[in-house]
Amino acid sequence: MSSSTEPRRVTIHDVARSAGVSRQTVSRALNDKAEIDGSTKQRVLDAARELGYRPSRFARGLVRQDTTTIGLVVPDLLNPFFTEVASGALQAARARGWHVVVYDTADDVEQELATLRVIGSQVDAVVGYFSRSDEDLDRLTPGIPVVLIGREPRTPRFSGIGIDGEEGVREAIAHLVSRGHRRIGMLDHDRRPEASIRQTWFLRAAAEHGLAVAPGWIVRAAQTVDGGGAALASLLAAHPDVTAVFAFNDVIAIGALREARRFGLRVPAELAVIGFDGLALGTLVEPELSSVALDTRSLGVLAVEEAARLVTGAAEPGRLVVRAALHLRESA
Amino acid sequence: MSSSTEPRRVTIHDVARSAGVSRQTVSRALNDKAEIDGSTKQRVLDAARELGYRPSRFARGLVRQDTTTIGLVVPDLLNPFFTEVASGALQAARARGWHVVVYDTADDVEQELATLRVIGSQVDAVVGYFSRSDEDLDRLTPGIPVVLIGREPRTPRFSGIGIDGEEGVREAIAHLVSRGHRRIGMLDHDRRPEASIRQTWFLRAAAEHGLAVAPGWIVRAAQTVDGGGAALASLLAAHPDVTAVFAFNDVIAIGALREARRFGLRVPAELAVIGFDGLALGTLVEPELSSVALDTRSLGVLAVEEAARLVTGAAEPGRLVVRAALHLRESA
DNA sequence: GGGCAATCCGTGAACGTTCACGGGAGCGTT
DNA sequence: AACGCTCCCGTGAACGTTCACGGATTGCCC
Repeated sequence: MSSSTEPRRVTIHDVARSAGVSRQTVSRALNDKAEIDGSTKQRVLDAARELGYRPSRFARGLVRQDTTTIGLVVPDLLNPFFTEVASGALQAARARGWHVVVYDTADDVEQELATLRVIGSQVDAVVGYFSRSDEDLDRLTPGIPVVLIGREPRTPRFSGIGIDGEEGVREAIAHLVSRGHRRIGMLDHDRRPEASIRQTWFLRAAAEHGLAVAPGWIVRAAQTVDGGGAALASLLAAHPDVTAVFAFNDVIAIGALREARRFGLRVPAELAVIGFDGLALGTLVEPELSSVALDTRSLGVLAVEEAARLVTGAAEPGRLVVRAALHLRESA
Repeated sequence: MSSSTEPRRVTIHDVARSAGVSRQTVSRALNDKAEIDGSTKQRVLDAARELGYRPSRFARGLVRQDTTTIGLVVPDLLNPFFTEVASGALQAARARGWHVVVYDTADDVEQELATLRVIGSQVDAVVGYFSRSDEDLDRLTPGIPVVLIGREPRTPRFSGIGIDGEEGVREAIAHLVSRGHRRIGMLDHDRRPEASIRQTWFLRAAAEHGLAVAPGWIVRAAQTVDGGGAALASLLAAHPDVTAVFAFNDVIAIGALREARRFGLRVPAELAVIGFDGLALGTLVEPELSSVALDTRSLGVLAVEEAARLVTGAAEPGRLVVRAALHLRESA
């Protein structure tokens, strides 16, 4: 009676012994290679199945270095924006035969840290959204290509896929002004202490039209539908004379839409709403959401392609940009 | 001048030589282990950074067999249902320290096939949605644990996370009947030739109330918002006297909602709509969607936990069930 | 029957890392 | 002075697979 120790993995050697052949022959049978007789091949296959043999992806990967895997880090997969980006990334990866490991950090700094710690030894490149500083990122991902999405990398160490929405925001404000709006508020995000670049664009566009934007007209919102609703509520409570709002993104804007409805405000008649991102979700709500839209999926596609460029070492860390443009629907 | 051949990977040996120590010392420095002097550690770390050294995950994985990775296969990540399932799966995997590589097969048989072909040599277990028969699956995933979500495995070879919505559908029909509806249609899916189990539940519940369901009242819909809209349109065109519809899922139901609005039908006054799944998305539309709801995220969680059971070899292939119950909102 | 392909199969080495073990240097104690 | 302990560090082996090469067998032709 053998000691009941750890059940030791069944290896290619076991299969070889069981089938009465050598390792190499087993390898040939399993990988559909030539130089093997049909009957022995079948015998090997049977033996493998019999023993429940599964090749070790590590040993295989060690000797033939073909499979590449990238890590995709998102703060919240339930947020449809990140879903669309992820979808694009998956598509681009599939086109290259790459594998994508997805990490949802649940918008939590600790989990992001834990992910970064472990990701370095698991993937060939990292793509996604991070809240930590470039310095921290550099320290946590030693030597690994990193592509930041939607954020300006300040270090040449990283690549980035940028979003140029300045012109789109300008269009949005111009449209609101043309409809007679003079008091336009904004629902910015509340992730980081400083104002978003989109707020800068907003203020700049407003200034171009000679619009004053009172500080109280800009409120912070959590990046959820509920967060957007709450933000609009607090904005309207303090400044009921605001007639239009521009939101940091569509999720927040949709929350505002819902809150306006509960408030009894008619959109766009009594309150105009414009979002950012151009999510597919925006066409499902009532009224359909106007938005400074960008091709979210291509954001993911470009990120993966940039990662490919870095992994093959072909090019300098680059920087690509996705442009956003106003898509007018019903909400403004 | 050296020949410009393949730039050969920089290995732990190179770092060792460069720092004037042995492999083992390098390993100690990189993995924060004891038995190493502070100054040499720093010297090694510097050398590693200097050379751009990155440890091979394959070599590392080969010797210490700790990291486990599972594959998650979904037909369409943009479909919010699968997003919610994926989110749950990611959360459960994180809790175990597992990695999840996600494959979006784009609802395409060929891509699903390609995925299955390659997935076997990449992961320790597979979880998700598949359209192929159990026999095909068995052949394509030799020896690997597989957990089917939302589908009955017919073979003990697989585990499955099932959905029990019979009681929930019964509640839904009972509610519609109590509101006076007698002509209730259904928008089923069109993925597979045979009728869905949800349709069976629907017909059974209708029969219990003595309701006749004309064959023409059941139409197939693609699993998209547009598909749901188109299906409702064709249903109403042929049978304008239908006063309520039950949809295979929320995505289809939301399409129906939008189509009804475009049709000028008031919901629920002139047409009642009930979906299935209970997606968060249902609370964003107007009117909010009533649905036979289930905990979609726990669907993913349970699938991963079941996979864990199989990987550790602790238990028989099991079968867990998630119950669905009617969540009444505004659309019915 | 010798030569020569063609076909099939096995043996060492390599991939890059960690584990188990052993050993030397330095310092204090008896 | 011998011993023992602590602190560092290095050497062989192992993980499980594929690659490059060489060898054995068979069949065919002249």
